[in-house]
Amino acid sequence: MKKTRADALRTRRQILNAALKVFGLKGYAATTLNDIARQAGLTRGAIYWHFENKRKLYEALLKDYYRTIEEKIKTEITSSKTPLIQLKDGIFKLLNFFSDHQDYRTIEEALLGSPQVQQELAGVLDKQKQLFGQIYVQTRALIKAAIDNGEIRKGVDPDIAASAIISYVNGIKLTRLHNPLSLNNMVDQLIDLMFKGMEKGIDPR
Amino acid sequence: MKKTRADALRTRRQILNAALKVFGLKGYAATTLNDIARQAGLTRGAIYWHFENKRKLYEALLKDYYRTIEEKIKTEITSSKTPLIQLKDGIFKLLNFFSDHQDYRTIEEALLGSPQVQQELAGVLDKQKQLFGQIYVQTRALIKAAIDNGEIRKGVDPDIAASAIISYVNGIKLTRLHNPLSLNNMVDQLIDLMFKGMEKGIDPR
DNA sequence: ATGCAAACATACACGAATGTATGTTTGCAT
DNA sequence: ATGCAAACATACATTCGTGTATGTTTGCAT
Repeated sequence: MKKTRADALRTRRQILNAALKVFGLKGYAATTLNDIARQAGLTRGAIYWHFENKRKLYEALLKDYYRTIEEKIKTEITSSKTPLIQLKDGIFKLLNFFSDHQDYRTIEEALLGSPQVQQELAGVLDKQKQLFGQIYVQTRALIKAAIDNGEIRKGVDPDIAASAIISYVNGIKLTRLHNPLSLNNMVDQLIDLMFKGMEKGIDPR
Repeated sequence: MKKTRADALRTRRQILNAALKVFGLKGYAATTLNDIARQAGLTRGAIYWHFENKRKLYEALLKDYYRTIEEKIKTEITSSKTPLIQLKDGIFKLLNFFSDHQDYRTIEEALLGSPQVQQELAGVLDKQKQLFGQIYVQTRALIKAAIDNGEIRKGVDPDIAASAIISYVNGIKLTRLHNPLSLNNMVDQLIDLMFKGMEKGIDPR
């Protein structure tokens, strides 16, 4: 039952996809390697050949996730529009990414949700904090640029605004995790509403 | 080793408190009844006498939580201030409640985080949706009242604003769950920033 | 052709957690 | 006083998941 190298990589993918699906349904702690194996149409033997254990398998999933997200963010940011447009676009792309790729729900839940799970996965925590910090820095930089650019009024504190935006986006993600359809056509209006508190050219009366 | 009725109720409390603490540290799936028993200075026998099993114990915790929150909300809302003040006050009280009562972190995580865990606890899901719906309705009503009152400008859609506020508050909760100290002195400014997008009397320029 | 190792499947050993059965103490009604 | 049941602790059986050891097939280098 030896397969070619390409075949092996394909079954590795199968395992990762199956893990993504099952983790999404039952959560990290509740899913057994047997669940994943059955979902993948394999046995636990295959899993243990490709990964050390359940934790390493999960970490591999996270690695994938981080790479994808980081690429997303970088390509979105390097656009040539104005800072405020860049920021808004980035948020939209990010939010749409999660509604499109339902499979990544699992990971998002794990990252948004319980910090306890990540205690077990301490190794990945650094990477996560690093990514979060990176997002924070980029967001604040864009806000500063937008202030200098005159798109956001001078009185806005970049730190507070960045924290607000990140919390807000995570809150929206969370709402959609619990009820994927709830905010479907609202997202752009939700973002606009938040930015109305910061933008310059708008007279709220 | 029979105790008086009052004593029994006290040990029941001990168990609930211990469960709250341990669930908060390790998460629902990862905590064993032995952990809880040890934390309470008892044995699993005591737990099984007071509760059917782990799930029912957790549900009892949720019941407690819901009662507490519902009371909080009701007493905060029936204040006599203006609608917008009521809304802001309610949000502050809610956010402060969670930073004060660290023990309820667990429950909050379970409710905010992974929907998967609640599949196992299907019975409580209804109660949760009901509570969430209730919060949504009350929020929207207060926004409408604030519009009629002239505190929020006419152009704001109450549905969108309510969704925005709830997502925002949940996002802030989430951020503080992951890093309890991060937004410590910002919260009021965060809320203000959001409301600046809605309020009437403010000239953003 | 053939021998080795990759790529799994199967089998087994072990611990951990659950649920239940049973034992033990003691408050309280009679 | 005494018998019953509340309020637990202790002991045991059973299940379940993990990790590992072993078996099996087969692509590929020689």
